[in-house]
Amino acid sequence: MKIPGTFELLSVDPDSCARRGRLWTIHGSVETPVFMPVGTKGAVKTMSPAELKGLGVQIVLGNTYHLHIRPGIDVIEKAGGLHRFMGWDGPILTDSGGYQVFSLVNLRKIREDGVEFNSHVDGKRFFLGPAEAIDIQRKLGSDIIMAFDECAPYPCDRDYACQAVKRTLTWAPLCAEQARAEGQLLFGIVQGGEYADLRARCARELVSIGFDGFAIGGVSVGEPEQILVKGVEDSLTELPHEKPRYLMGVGKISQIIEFVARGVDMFDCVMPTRFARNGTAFTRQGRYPVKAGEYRYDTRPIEEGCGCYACGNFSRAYIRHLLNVKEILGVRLLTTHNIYRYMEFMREIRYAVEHGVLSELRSKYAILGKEDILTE
RNA sequence: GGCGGGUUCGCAUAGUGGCAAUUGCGGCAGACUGUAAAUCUGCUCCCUCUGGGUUCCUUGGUUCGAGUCCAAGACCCGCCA
Repeated sequence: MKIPGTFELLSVDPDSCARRGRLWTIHGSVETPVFMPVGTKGAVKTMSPAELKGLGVQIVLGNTYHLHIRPGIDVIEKAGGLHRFMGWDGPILTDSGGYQVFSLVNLRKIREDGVEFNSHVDGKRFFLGPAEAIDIQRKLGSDIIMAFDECAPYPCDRDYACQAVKRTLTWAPLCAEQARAEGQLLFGIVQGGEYADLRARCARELVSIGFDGFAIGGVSVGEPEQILVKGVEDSLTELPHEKPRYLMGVGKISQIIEFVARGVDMFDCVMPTRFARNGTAFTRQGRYPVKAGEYRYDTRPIEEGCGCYACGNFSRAYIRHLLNVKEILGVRLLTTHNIYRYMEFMREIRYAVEHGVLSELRSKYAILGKEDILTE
């Protein structure tokens, strides 16, 4: 067991900026590059912690905004923290609520010192600023705490992006000053929209403040993929090699491998879980809607050759049926498969980086912009 | 045999004489990127589809105009014999 915050760089890919690493937290280490399934309200939807472990999940996300609204931090605190509350003993990363500044546009009002929200549940007004966001995450007992940032929308003019960066940078040191529990890591978040100099300036200032890791935020908010890539690249340039880099909210498998090659260590995204609930399966051959009529009589598994529980025991026809009649098992099985697919993919990536063969793996996957199709 | 009720685009339904015609389900397609999402959007009579053609059990009638009114018939469902 190493000191929380320790980031071991185990190996570097010879043909790219990809790194194979290990990040230590209070609840153990995380092998990177890693994909973190999203468990906004204290659960990765439809999955139990035991099932997540079985799928190879190392670390999950929680959300400050959502957990603050329900059940309320006092409940989780009295339950002994988020880990005990949700029965997950592995690392947890919590988002600060900065994404809700973006997603709940008409339910919030940005101030210079933070954001006033109207709860999407009952409209109740409450304030989230750097101090509040960090304090909530401290009480949650999160292993990796995210700084409170302003995730700006796309499109976003330069002037506005500049202000969002300014606020994010005003809040960042306040987040860093706010008390945390022993061993809790704090990550800063780079904003700046599509503007290279803003990205760079934001990253530089965050680095000078000093954080345990650096996240790239404000991407995958509806922008074209080239802009997403450029925003990430412009941010990465300024980030230190010895600290973990976390690309927030990304994404598609084809995107993940490209960003690993550019030096990103951590990812999270709702895609595998949400798409499963909406009836879409991810496979090596690409994604497809299991709900589609053409699978009515298909006795093959979701993905041939897949080692997950769903593929080992059930057919497309059956899972499609479960989805169509809204049997809970349907979305559970598809979620199982999609998370397994992502975990398997990350294992492949880690192996490739470790053995210096990422470029081979990279060429096997579709180039950016394609739909997660493995060409072989 | 008598009395009453009913028959609308796969199913179920709405429908004051101006209607290609309501809604739900089902079906089909699409969207989904730090989760207001097991959600949302679109299509669902036919065609040579910014237009045209045929529709509301059947036949006939009234009317400028009928899914809607009238008559007869068919079938279905009740209740009474």
